[in-house]
Amino acid sequence: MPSQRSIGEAEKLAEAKLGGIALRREQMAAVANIYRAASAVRQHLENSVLRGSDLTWTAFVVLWVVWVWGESETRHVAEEAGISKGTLTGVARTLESRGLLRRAGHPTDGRLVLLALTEQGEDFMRQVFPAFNEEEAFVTARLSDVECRSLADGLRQVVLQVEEEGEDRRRSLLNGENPTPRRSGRRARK
Amino acid sequence: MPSQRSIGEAEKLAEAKLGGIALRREQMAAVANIYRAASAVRQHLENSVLRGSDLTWTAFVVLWVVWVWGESETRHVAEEAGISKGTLTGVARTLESRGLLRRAGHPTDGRLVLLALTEQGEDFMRQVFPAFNEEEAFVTARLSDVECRSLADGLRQVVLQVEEEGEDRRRSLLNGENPTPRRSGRRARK
DNA sequence: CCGAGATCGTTCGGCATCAAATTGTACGGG
DNA sequence: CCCGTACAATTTGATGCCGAACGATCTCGG
Repeated sequence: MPSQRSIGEAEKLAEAKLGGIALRREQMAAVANIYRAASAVRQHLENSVLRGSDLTWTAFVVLWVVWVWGESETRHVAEEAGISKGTLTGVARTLESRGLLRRAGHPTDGRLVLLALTEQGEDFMRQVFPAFNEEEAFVTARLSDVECRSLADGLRQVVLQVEEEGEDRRRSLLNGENPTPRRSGRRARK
Repeated sequence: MPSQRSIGEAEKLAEAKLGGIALRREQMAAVANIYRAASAVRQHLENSVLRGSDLTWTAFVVLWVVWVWGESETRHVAEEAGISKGTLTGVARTLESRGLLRRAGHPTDGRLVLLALTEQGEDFMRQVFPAFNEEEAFVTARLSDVECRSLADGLRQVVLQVEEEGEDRRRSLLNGENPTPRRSGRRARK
């Protein structure tokens, strides 16, 4: 499916829709392609290396984080994996039920929970990670090492921008008004 | 949170974990950052421009696709939005319930369903899209126009690689064996 | 000690998500 | 016409996903 043509056309159509109002084309194309690429990569990996063990991308990332960082507190894992702590609770439960992850209370601080791989989890990662990395190489096969590095650099700038200035930006956009609560999400009990 | 340091450190830790086994560093960093950037951008947009109208990223993308392409068949919308048609059914239902989207049967082919914006949906997009584009510019603010373009080009290569060669690749990875069915998903009735 | 705040992980509600199964429609050949 | 095949969208089941509410625990000042 020639999605690239689509993006180009869609841009023009959008510009027409807006009747000549200024449009940040490059920025729009960059964002659109970031998301498109992320979906494509995730889908490819879930349907290749991860399929056999029936793990989702997120579950694998969590496993990966705990693997490389060693036993860690959940909030650090969530932060590093890029998911909310609420989500991590569920993912960790799934992983625990498959015998790959172990959870333990912190020895001195009763609020904390520590996550670590089980022996089976370690074996799993030793076996699967090389295959995963192989597919990372596959999806980027059209780029040279230098191009990969430059791509990563560009993306890092985006991540940094949002991480360092996103919160201020969002505050100033609302200016003053308190943020609308989400339609979904837990309600007060009373 | 200095996530960049994390990525760099994690790479080294992973290499140590694998005991000197060849690791495609650049490729790994590129993929990791694609996903990280995509999450950051999505999160920022959902919590800024989309928050007021309580729309998810996906819902907005669907709206956007229908807006720029005009009344369209669902499978094209799903393809363009990068979601499965099953997901689209649900998202379209949500959007319909908010009065932004309208669904209609195809005049001559009874299998098809056409999606179009309602008048309210048109108004919404005219009003919200400029703000959305403004935030796309915000998240990419650390990149010049040229860098944005080059970033988009690199990402396009990734998308193309997966779209054009992903299926073959996945087939050859399984070589012969039929793909493990997902744990989730519908079961045969009998 | 003790109570106010801060901080943790978990629970909860409402959507999103995928792939396979299913239902409904179209269309060509016999 | 009828049947089989092809293709559309929807349903289904299990999980992911977020953010707000929650209950448990820590910390520090008095």
